[in-house]
Amino acid sequence: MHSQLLAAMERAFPEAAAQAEAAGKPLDPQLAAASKPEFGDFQANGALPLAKPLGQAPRQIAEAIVEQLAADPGFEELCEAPQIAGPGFINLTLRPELLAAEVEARLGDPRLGVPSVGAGGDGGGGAGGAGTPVIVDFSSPNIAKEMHVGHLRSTIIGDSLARVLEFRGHPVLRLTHVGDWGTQFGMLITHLKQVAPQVLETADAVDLGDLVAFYRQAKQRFDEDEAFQTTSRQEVVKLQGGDPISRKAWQLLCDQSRREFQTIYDRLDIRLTERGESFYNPYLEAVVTGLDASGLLVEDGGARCVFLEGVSGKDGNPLPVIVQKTDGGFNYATTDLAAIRYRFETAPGGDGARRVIYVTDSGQANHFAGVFQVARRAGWIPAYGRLEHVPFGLVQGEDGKKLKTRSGDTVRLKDLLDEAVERSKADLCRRLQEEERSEDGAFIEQVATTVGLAAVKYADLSQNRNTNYQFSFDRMLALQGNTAPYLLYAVVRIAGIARKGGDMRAAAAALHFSEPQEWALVRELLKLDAVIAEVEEELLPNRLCSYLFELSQVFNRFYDQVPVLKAEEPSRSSRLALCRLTADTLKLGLGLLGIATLERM
RNA sequence: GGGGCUGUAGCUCAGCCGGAUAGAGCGACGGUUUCCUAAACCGUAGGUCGUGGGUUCGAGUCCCGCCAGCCCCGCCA
Repeated sequence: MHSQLLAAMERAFPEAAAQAEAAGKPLDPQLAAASKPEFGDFQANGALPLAKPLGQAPRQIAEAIVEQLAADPGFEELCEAPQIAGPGFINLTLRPELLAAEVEARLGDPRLGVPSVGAGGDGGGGAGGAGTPVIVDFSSPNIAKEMHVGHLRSTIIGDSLARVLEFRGHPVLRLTHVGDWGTQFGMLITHLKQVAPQVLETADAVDLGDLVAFYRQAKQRFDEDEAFQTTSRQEVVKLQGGDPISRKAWQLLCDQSRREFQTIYDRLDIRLTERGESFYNPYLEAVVTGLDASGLLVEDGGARCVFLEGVSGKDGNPLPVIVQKTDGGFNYATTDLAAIRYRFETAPGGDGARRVIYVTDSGQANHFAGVFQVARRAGWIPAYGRLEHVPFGLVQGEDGKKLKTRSGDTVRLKDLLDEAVERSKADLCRRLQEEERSEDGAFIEQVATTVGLAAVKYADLSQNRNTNYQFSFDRMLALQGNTAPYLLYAVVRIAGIARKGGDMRAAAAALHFSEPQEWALVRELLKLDAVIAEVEEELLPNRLCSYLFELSQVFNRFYDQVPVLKAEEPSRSSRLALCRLTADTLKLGLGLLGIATLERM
């Protein structure tokens, strides 16, 4: 359609086209999805910018373009007669039979019209037919600590992005870059050696909660006691040097934490490959020598660093990224650089990624900007490589401050999920009582768990991740509005129709739509592929959420105003087909958000 | 001091490379159920898009200044 419009513009105004071409700014029909349903399916705004150079009224220009379009039989097959509106917009409406045919095609397509790059798509990042190998780095809790609310957003957003990219056919490596290596281990091991040596020798000698307490004590001692600090630093050196006793202690701590993390991931249905900071230990030295070789390395006050371009500190001097501390130790910037290098490096010495995505809070934006710059200048990012920090805002309580428990502690992720499920269960039970329904315990558990976890995930994902996120159980579990329960209910309604005798699987004969509610649903259903493509590019899951919400709204309107089972043929089977495609679309979309659906609730 | 993000309706937020009268949900107010689950649907009210300039045929969107909030800023991650 774009090319047909362009051709029409060129035929209408050959001189302007030639002139624009010569100026390096070829004509653009500015084709876009219609901003409102009453404007049709698409709008072309390209006539407006021509008004001034041509010295004609924009509506007149639009008319000339439309006239040329009418001369194009291919265009006539696609669209109804274009309408000129407002100052000179050209509104385009697709022929209804085309829409119906497209719905029909999607009914038989497990991908619902979303192309897979593996199957001859455009390759996403220009990698050709096989998709772009992507690494999504997310979640990344710290060993010997519990997962807390601070890990919520990275985990949920990262998982959803990975799912979308996987669905598009890209090979995705989901990595959790766990904190398993830094100074904190020196602290913890030193402290444990003194107060609870059995933890370092026997697996699961204490539970993780105790370990967290020990960690706090260790941290406190580290901050107050200089001798302890020194011992801790030595302990890190030992560990990094491969001392067997330290290694064993470290191993035990990691195993224990790992199992604890896994229970959360299982609950949230999240798959991850663990590759902690320690993995990059063998590559740290090479980062420093590599930077030295490329002439970027500068020694400053005993530390070895790279000074950033375009970023200056308090005194106006360039800010450094430190890669080797005065004591010879490496820090997180070194590890991140080693990771970037390894991830873009082709196999077998690396992951061979073409796109690397970091899902961390926006507080790390400066850090990543610095590290990315160094990697780029060191030549570690190939020309085709995309390196992206996907930042997100803080989780705040309803008071607008950082989310804390009543006693002021960090909220554990486990407790947060428990509470969501618990509240969802209480709400369900109250409703069952009100409606005098009776359901068995398994049903109640299943619904409460699904709704509770869905609510937590959806509330997070439905917000533009850049802003801080105000966490509220009441809002996320609300049954109306842009919430998980509202979407899940739409799926349940369709399942209800199926139970009451709607044969969704029946091969629909020629589809026949008559009501505006049907057409609205058709048009909404056909937007899926564009939405997915957008999320793949912009890495904004909230776009998918808004789409699913709007689809649910349009469906509920249809459901409310148009009978399905009681309709006459051929409407009945056409409407059943719409129901089926709606359910499939919602399930697919929610699946990409990591949210399971229900048949009844 | 420097940098980043944010500022849109009473509240929580959308606003997709600038495009038509700025949207949604909640809350408020009013209505709808002999009919596929009313966990729904329909309607009303509510906004100088922080502020002042600039670019443009056209700015919530781009550029500059200012104000406010949050976050980050050399050997923690």
